[in-house]
Amino acid sequence: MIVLTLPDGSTREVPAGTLARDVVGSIGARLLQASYAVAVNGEVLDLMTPLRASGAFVVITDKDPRALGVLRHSGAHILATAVRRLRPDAKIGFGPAIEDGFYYDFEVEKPFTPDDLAAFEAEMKKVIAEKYPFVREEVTLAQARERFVDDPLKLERLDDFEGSDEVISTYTDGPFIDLCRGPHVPDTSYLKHFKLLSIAGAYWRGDVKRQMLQRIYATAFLKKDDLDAHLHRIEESRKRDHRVLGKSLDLFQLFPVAPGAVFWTPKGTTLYNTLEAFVRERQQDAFKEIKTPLLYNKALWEQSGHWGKYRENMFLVLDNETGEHDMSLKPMNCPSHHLYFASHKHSYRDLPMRYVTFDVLHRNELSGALSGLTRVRQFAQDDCHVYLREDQIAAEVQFLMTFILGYYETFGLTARLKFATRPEQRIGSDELWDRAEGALRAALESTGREYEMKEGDGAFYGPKIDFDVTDSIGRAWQLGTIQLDYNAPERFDLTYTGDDNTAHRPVVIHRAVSGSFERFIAILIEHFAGAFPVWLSPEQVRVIPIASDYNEQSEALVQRMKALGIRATLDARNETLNYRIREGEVQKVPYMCVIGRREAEENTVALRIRGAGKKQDILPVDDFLARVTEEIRTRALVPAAPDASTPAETETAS
RNA sequence: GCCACAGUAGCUCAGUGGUAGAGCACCCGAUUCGUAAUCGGGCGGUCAUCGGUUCAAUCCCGAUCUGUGGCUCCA
Repeated sequence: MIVLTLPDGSTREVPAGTLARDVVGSIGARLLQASYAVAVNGEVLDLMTPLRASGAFVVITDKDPRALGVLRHSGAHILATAVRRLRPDAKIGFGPAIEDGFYYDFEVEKPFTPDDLAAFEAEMKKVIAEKYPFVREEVTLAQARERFVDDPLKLERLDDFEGSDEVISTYTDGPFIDLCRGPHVPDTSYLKHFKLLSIAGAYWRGDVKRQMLQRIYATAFLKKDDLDAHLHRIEESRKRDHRVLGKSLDLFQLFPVAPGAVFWTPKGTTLYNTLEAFVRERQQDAFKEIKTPLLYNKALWEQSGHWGKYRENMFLVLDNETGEHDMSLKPMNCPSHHLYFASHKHSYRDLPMRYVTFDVLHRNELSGALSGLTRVRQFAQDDCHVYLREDQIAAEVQFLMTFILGYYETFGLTARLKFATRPEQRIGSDELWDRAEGALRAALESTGREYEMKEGDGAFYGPKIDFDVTDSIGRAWQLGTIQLDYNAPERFDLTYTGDDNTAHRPVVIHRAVSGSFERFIAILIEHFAGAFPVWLSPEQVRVIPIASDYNEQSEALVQRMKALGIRATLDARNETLNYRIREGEVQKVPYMCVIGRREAEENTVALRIRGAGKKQDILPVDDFLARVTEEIRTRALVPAAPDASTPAETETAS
């Protein structure tokens, strides 16, 4: 007999070998209907599993977040079942549940087409209707090899089990059998709300040197509403895609003759400069900005270690005199800063020394990796290197973290911290890494903030703290970073003079806040759906005279705003008021001032706030100017981004 | 770089083996308007580039470039 303890503390005593579903059924028939799996001592098991151990027993219903993972994994098998029926030649790879759904990888002679996708989805519905049970079997390695004799990818996977005592299990649903650890839902009919999303290429086992498989992405949910909401979310993020908004709001362009390099329009340049000015303002006291060369001899990269580890990502430049590609555009600012620090003597009293640089960087990214503003070949960072004594690390990390988090807060972005440790590809001794990781971790702990671990994800020269920022629709982006570096000081022979009048080795911290301006702007565009707070808006106020009689007053108002530093424009075109209002809304101008007879006579403005519709405030010009000036000065998050359901969002921007 | 898909006017897109069309934008004219598209007229394209098949190619085929979804990588 075994004893199962339910969440309410009650216990059930059943013979060993009783099926999980019978235990669930004995608790309640309705409960059995609503259950997807069970968990015994935290391990998720099929309902068909014979129970052999006593312990905590939890029924996994749709209230349990683990139910969705089980369902999606079963969905992957159902997908493979359908694909195998229509394309018997397809060899199966892996098919896991992922964050938003599931995928399955296939090796096929002829790649799948979008038409295939529709056919597979239809076939899946048949498999679901047939209500095949998922049957688990435990087999020996030899038996498994027998069963998957026609599936080379599975055979390769089975090789990993050689000499291991791990249990090998297979799952069968109707005609399809897969090598799988499980667990699964009881039968195929459990999958009700799903959608196949896309076809993509994926290397077998993620290895560039291996063959390309065809991956089918799909999503599935327990409830129809959840699926609909998810599909709606996909649609929403498509609408706020920075590449789409960048075009309709006229912020930037990309030309085929300059792949991966951004052409900023006047409005985009204003946005960019406003951001940069903000960073400069925040850094004016404790940091020293320097401008440094873009092109360097390879000697610098040999010293920094980039020539060996990073050269394939660098744009090499031909030196006509030597006939060699022994010059390179800089892919990062670090060596420039080290060069400068090393060029003169420093006292321990002057540390920490913080250099910042906004120079243009070039990285030769794979052509297929380029995407809008988020992945480019030419970009700029708000890059900072801090040179400090080892005893200053904790205080400096706290200082930088406060700086970075305060910056994000201005935009209404929240950040999660990740601590990343030594990667496989690295320079420096293990002793040095032990010291660096220990010091950075201690500094991080001293802030009292929560953080996650990212083992093996550090920079090749040191461990780091990454700042993952969550935007307004819940997507995470890695932006800022604090990286501790004991290697560069050695390589560049950096020193400072201590109070004992001898040379000491400083430590270097690499810090970026925005990541890159390009990518940060992409995130801001999507975060605000193009409706920037007034301080960031390229155009802050648009003045619209109702008729040409009021052009003069309107022009005077614009001039007055410009004198106050407000980015104001006049729209006195010979178009209807409705037309011009609509255009201002589509362009997401935060404030529109309508000037007619009443306003001209009373020296007021009829203020239309972006996204607020017909509702308008009539207020004295002076009050309006004071309000806008104050909002800009405080970088207030106003006016709020309009709800995505406003007409401006559903109509095509002109 | 690899796999798949795409490229038609400034933008969004339709279309055909017999050298192209809409809406918006832009220009001109009328209209002087009270909060999301006034009306009329006009301008505008080597159908991404190069090559092939064909009597004939924007359309079929191939290569190249660029973009998109992924893989890999990463700010």
